[in-house]
Amino acid sequence: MIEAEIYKALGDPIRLQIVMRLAKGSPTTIGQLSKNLGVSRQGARKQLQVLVSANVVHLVPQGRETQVMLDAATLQIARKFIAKLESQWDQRLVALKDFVENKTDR
Amino acid sequence: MIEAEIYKALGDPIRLQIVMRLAKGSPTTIGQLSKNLGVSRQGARKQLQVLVSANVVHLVPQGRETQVMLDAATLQIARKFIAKLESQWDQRLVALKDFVENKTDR
DNA sequence: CTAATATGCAACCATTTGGTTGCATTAACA
DNA sequence: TGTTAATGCAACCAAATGGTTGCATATTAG
Repeated sequence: MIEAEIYKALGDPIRLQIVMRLAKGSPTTIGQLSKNLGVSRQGARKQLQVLVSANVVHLVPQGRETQVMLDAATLQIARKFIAKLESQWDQRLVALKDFVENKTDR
Repeated sequence: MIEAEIYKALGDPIRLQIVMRLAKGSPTTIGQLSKNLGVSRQGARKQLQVLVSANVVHLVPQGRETQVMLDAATLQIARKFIAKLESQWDQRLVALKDFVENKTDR
Protein backbone atom coordinates (compact mmCIF):
# COMPACT_ATOMS: atom_id res chain seq x y z
CA MET A 1 0.00 0.00 0.00
CA ILE A 2 2.01 2.94 -1.32
CA GLU A 3 -0.97 5.14 -0.54
CA ALA A 4 -0.51 4.86 3.21
CA GLU A 5 2.83 6.62 3.01
CA ILE A 6 1.34 9.41 0.90
CA TYR A 7 -1.48 10.01 3.37
CA LYS A 8 0.94 9.85 6.23
CA ALA A 9 3.01 12.56 4.58
CA LEU A 10 -0.06 14.74 4.13
CA GLY A 11 -1.26 14.01 7.64
CA ASP A 12 0.51 16.82 9.43
CA PRO A 13 -0.51 20.50 9.60
CA ILE A 14 2.92 21.85 8.70
CA ARG A 15 3.41 19.47 5.81
CA LEU A 16 -0.08 20.11 4.50
CA GLN A 17 0.63 23.81 4.76
CA ILE A 18 3.72 23.37 2.63
CA VAL A 19 1.78 21.46 0.00
CA MET A 20 -0.95 24.08 -0.05
CA ARG A 21 1.56 26.86 -0.53
CA LEU A 22 3.20 25.00 -3.37
CA ALA A 23 -0.13 24.40 -5.09
CA LYS A 24 -1.10 28.03 -4.73
CA GLY A 25 2.09 29.23 -6.28
CA SER A 26 3.99 31.69 -4.12
CA PRO A 27 7.48 30.54 -3.13
CA THR A 28 9.32 27.58 -4.51
CA THR A 29 12.66 27.43 -2.76
CA ILE A 30 13.30 25.54 0.44
CA GLY A 31 14.23 28.71 2.23
CA GLN A 32 11.11 30.60 1.23
CA LEU A 33 8.87 27.64 1.98
CA SER A 34 10.41 27.27 5.43
CA LYS A 35 9.29 30.71 6.53
CA ASN A 36 6.25 31.44 8.69
CA LEU A 37 5.56 27.83 9.54
CA GLY A 38 6.20 28.30 13.23
CA VAL A 39 9.30 26.13 13.28
CA SER A 40 12.96 26.62 12.56
CA ARG A 41 14.40 26.30 9.07
CA GLN A 42 15.87 22.91 9.93
CA GLY A 43 12.58 21.81 11.46
CA ALA A 44 10.72 22.75 8.31
CA ARG A 45 13.35 20.99 6.25
CA LYS A 46 12.76 17.76 8.13
CA GLN A 47 9.07 17.98 7.37
CA LEU A 48 9.84 18.70 3.76
CA GLN A 49 11.96 15.58 3.64
CA VAL A 50 8.96 13.50 4.65
CA LEU A 51 7.10 14.87 1.63
CA VAL A 52 10.09 14.09 -0.57
CA SER A 53 10.28 10.51 0.69
CA ALA A 54 6.61 9.98 -0.09
CA ASN A 55 7.12 11.51 -3.54
CA VAL A 56 4.62 14.23 -2.81
CA VAL A 57 7.22 16.79 -3.81
CA HIS A 58 10.63 16.65 -5.35
CA LEU A 59 13.64 18.89 -5.12
CA VAL A 60 15.52 20.48 -7.97
CA PRO A 61 18.81 22.05 -6.87
CA GLN A 62 19.73 25.16 -8.80
CA GLY A 63 23.01 26.64 -7.74
CA ARG A 64 22.79 27.97 -4.23
CA GLU A 65 19.12 27.26 -3.74
CA THR A 66 16.78 24.38 -4.53
CA GLN A 67 13.36 24.53 -6.07
CA VAL A 68 10.54 22.47 -4.59
CA MET A 69 7.96 21.03 -6.94
CA LEU A 70 4.71 19.24 -6.31
CA ASP A 71 4.37 15.81 -7.89
CA ALA A 72 1.00 15.80 -9.58
CA ALA A 73 1.14 12.06 -10.23
CA THR A 74 1.37 11.31 -6.52
CA LEU A 75 -1.56 13.55 -5.71
CA GLN A 76 -3.52 11.78 -8.40
CA ILE A 77 -2.78 8.38 -6.88
CA ALA A 78 -3.98 9.64 -3.51
CA ARG A 79 -7.16 11.12 -4.91
CA LYS A 80 -8.08 8.16 -7.09
CA PHE A 81 -7.60 5.73 -4.27
CA ILE A 82 -10.10 7.59 -2.12
CA ALA A 83 -12.47 7.84 -5.08
CA LYS A 84 -12.33 4.08 -5.43
CA LEU A 85 -13.10 3.58 -1.76
CA GLU A 86 -16.06 5.89 -2.09
CA SER A 87 -17.53 4.10 -5.09
CA GLN A 88 -17.13 0.70 -3.46
CA TRP A 89 -18.82 1.94 -0.33
CA ASP A 90 -21.63 3.50 -2.33
CA GLN A 91 -22.30 0.21 -4.04
CA ARG A 92 -22.39 -1.48 -0.69
CA LEU A 93 -25.00 0.91 0.61
CA VAL A 94 -27.09 0.42 -2.52
CA ALA A 95 -26.91 -3.35 -2.07
CA LEU A 96 -27.91 -3.01 1.57
CA LYS A 97 -30.81 -0.78 0.67
CA ASP A 98 -32.06 -3.27 -1.91
CA PHE A 99 -31.80 -6.05 0.60
CA VAL A 100 -33.85 -4.20 3.18
CA GLU A 101 -36.50 -3.20 0.65
CA ASN A 102 -36.90 -6.70 -0.72
CA LYS A 103 -37.15 -8.03 2.77
CA THR A 104 -39.95 -5.69 3.78
CA ASP A 105 -41.79 -6.40 0.52
CA ARG A 106 -42.60 -9.93 1.63
CA MET B 1 -6.98 22.08 8.64
CA ILE B 2 -9.33 19.24 9.44
CA GLU B 3 -7.95 17.38 6.45
CA ALA B 4 -4.60 16.76 8.10
CA GLU B 5 -6.21 14.58 10.73
CA ILE B 6 -8.06 12.59 8.09
CA TYR B 7 -4.91 11.92 6.11
CA LYS B 8 -3.07 11.08 9.26
CA ALA B 9 -5.72 8.50 10.09
CA LEU B 10 -5.43 6.98 6.62
CA GLY B 11 -1.65 7.10 6.77
CA ASP B 12 -1.03 3.71 8.35
CA PRO B 13 -1.09 0.32 6.62
CA ILE B 14 -3.31 -1.34 9.22
CA ARG B 15 -5.80 1.50 9.31
CA LEU B 16 -5.90 1.73 5.54
CA GLN B 17 -6.46 -2.02 5.44
CA ILE B 18 -9.43 -1.62 7.76
CA VAL B 19 -10.90 1.11 5.57
CA MET B 20 -10.41 -0.98 2.44
CA ARG B 21 -12.16 -3.95 4.01
CA LEU B 22 -15.06 -1.78 5.04
CA ALA B 23 -15.40 -0.31 1.57
CA LYS B 24 -15.28 -3.74 -0.02
CA GLY B 25 -18.01 -5.03 2.19
CA SER B 26 -16.99 -8.15 4.07
CA PRO B 27 -17.10 -7.81 7.87
CA THR B 28 -18.58 -4.97 9.80
CA THR B 29 -18.13 -5.75 13.46
CA ILE B 30 -15.10 -4.73 15.48
CA GLY B 31 -14.25 -8.33 16.21
CA GLN B 32 -14.38 -9.42 12.59
CA LEU B 33 -12.46 -6.40 11.40
CA SER B 34 -9.74 -7.02 13.96
CA LYS B 35 -8.88 -10.41 12.51
CA ASN B 36 -5.94 -11.08 10.20
CA LEU B 37 -4.37 -7.70 10.62
CA GLY B 38 -1.26 -9.07 12.25
CA VAL B 39 -1.93 -7.48 15.60
CA SER B 40 -3.94 -8.35 18.69
CA ARG B 41 -7.62 -7.52 19.02
CA GLN B 42 -6.80 -4.66 21.38
CA GLY B 43 -4.09 -3.44 19.06
CA ALA B 44 -6.50 -3.35 16.15
CA ARG B 45 -9.04 -1.62 18.33
CA LYS B 46 -6.61 1.19 19.07
CA GLN B 47 -6.08 1.72 15.37
CA LEU B 48 -9.79 1.69 14.80
CA GLN B 49 -10.16 4.39 17.43
CA VAL B 50 -7.85 6.64 15.40
CA LEU B 51 -10.21 6.27 12.46
CA VAL B 52 -13.17 7.04 14.70
CA SER B 53 -11.52 10.18 16.07
CA ALA B 54 -10.89 11.43 12.56
CA ASN B 55 -14.49 10.64 11.61
CA VAL B 56 -13.39 8.25 8.93
CA VAL B 57 -15.59 5.59 10.47
CA HIS B 58 -18.18 5.55 13.17
CA LEU B 59 -19.34 2.87 15.54
CA VAL B 60 -22.88 1.62 16.03
CA PRO B 61 -23.25 -0.65 19.06
CA GLN B 62 -25.82 -3.38 18.59
CA GLY B 63 -26.22 -5.57 21.64
CA ARG B 64 -23.13 -7.59 22.25
CA GLU B 65 -21.28 -6.43 19.17
CA THR B 66 -20.54 -3.16 17.43
CA GLN B 67 -20.96 -2.38 13.75
CA VAL B 68 -18.34 -0.26 12.03
CA MET B 69 -19.39 2.05 9.23
CA LEU B 70 -17.40 4.18 6.81
CA ASP B 71 -18.25 7.87 6.79
CA ALA B 72 -18.64 8.78 3.14
CA ALA B 73 -18.71 12.50 3.90
CA THR B 74 -15.25 12.38 5.42
CA LEU B 75 -13.84 10.49 2.46
CA GLN B 76 -15.37 13.10 0.21
CA ILE B 77 -13.69 15.92 2.10
CA ALA B 78 -10.35 14.17 1.76
CA ARG B 79 -10.78 13.54 -1.95
CA LYS B 80 -12.02 17.01 -2.82
CA PHE B 81 -9.20 18.67 -0.96
CA ILE B 82 -6.65 16.79 -3.03
CA ALA B 83 -8.60 17.56 -6.18
CA LYS B 84 -8.38 21.24 -5.35
CA LEU B 85 -4.64 21.05 -4.82
CA GLU B 86 -4.30 19.33 -8.16
CA SER B 87 -6.27 21.93 -10.06
CA GLN B 88 -4.36 24.80 -8.45
CA TRP B 89 -1.09 23.18 -9.32
CA ASP B 90 -2.21 22.53 -12.88
CA GLN B 91 -3.03 26.19 -13.32
CA ARG B 92 0.36 27.11 -11.99
CA LEU B 93 2.09 24.93 -14.52
CA VAL B 94 0.02 26.41 -17.32
CA ALA B 95 0.96 29.90 -16.18
CA LEU B 96 4.59 28.95 -16.02
CA LYS B 97 4.45 27.46 -19.50
CA ASP B 98 2.88 30.62 -20.91
CA PHE B 99 5.52 32.71 -19.24
CA VAL B 100 8.35 30.69 -20.73
CA GLU B 101 6.80 30.69 -24.18
CA ASN B 102 6.21 34.41 -24.21
CA LYS B 103 9.74 34.98 -23.04
CA THR B 104 11.30 32.92 -25.80
CA ASP B 105 9.08 34.61 -28.37
CA ARG B 106 10.88 37.88 -27.92
C1' DC C 1 38.90 37.72 -2.17
C1' DT C 2 35.55 38.13 1.40
C1' DA C 3 31.22 38.22 3.29
C1' DA C 4 26.65 36.86 3.21
C1' DT C 5 23.15 33.49 1.80
C1' DA C 6 21.08 28.84 1.12
C1' DT C 7 21.53 24.67 2.39
C1' DG C 8 22.99 20.05 4.59
C1' DC C 9 23.88 17.05 8.44
C1' DA C 10 24.21 15.14 13.13
C1' DA C 11 23.29 14.92 17.99
C1' DC C 12 20.07 15.39 21.20
C1' DC C 13 15.45 15.57 23.69
C1' DA C 14 10.38 15.27 24.84
C1' DT C 15 6.21 13.47 23.15
C1' DT C 16 3.44 10.51 20.42
C1' DT C 17 2.58 6.18 18.43
C1' DG C 18 1.92 1.32 17.92
C1' DG C 19 1.87 -2.47 20.17
C1' DT C 20 1.42 -5.66 24.21
C1' DT C 21 -0.78 -8.03 28.46
C1' DG C 22 -4.16 -8.36 32.02
C1' DC C 23 -8.52 -7.68 33.84
C1' DA C 24 -13.47 -5.93 33.98
C1' DT C 25 -18.00 -5.76 31.91
C1' DT C 26 -22.02 -6.76 29.26
C1' DA C 27 -24.98 -9.54 26.32
C1' DA C 28 -26.43 -14.00 24.38
C1' DC C 29 -27.06 -18.92 24.39
C1' DA C 30 -27.58 -23.65 26.35
C1' DT D 1 -28.30 -19.56 35.62
C1' DG D 2 -23.82 -20.13 34.22
C1' DT D 3 -20.69 -19.98 30.59
C1' DT D 4 -19.04 -18.10 26.37
C1' DA D 5 -18.42 -14.34 23.20
C1' DA D 6 -17.69 -9.29 22.14
C1' DT D 7 -16.01 -5.58 23.88
C1' DG D 8 -13.83 -1.83 26.93
C1' DC D 9 -10.11 0.09 29.62
C1' DA D 10 -5.58 0.84 31.79
C1' DA D 11 -0.71 0.17 32.48
C1' DC D 12 3.27 -0.48 30.38
C1' DC D 13 7.14 -0.48 26.79
C1' DA D 14 10.03 0.29 22.60
C1' DA D 15 10.34 2.85 18.54
C1' DA D 16 9.16 6.67 15.70
C1' DT D 17 8.24 11.56 15.31
C1' DG D 18 8.72 16.51 15.69
C1' DG D 19 11.40 19.70 17.15
C1' DT D 20 15.79 22.02 18.68
C1' DT D 21 20.84 23.69 18.47
C1' DG D 22 25.34 23.77 16.52
C1' DC D 23 28.40 23.46 12.91
C1' DA D 24 30.03 22.47 8.07
C1' DT D 25 29.76 23.45 3.12
C1' DA D 26 28.95 25.61 -1.24
C1' DT D 27 27.43 29.36 -4.11
C1' DT D 28 26.63 34.11 -5.10
C1' DA D 29 27.30 39.20 -4.50
C1' DG D 30 30.33 43.26 -3.49
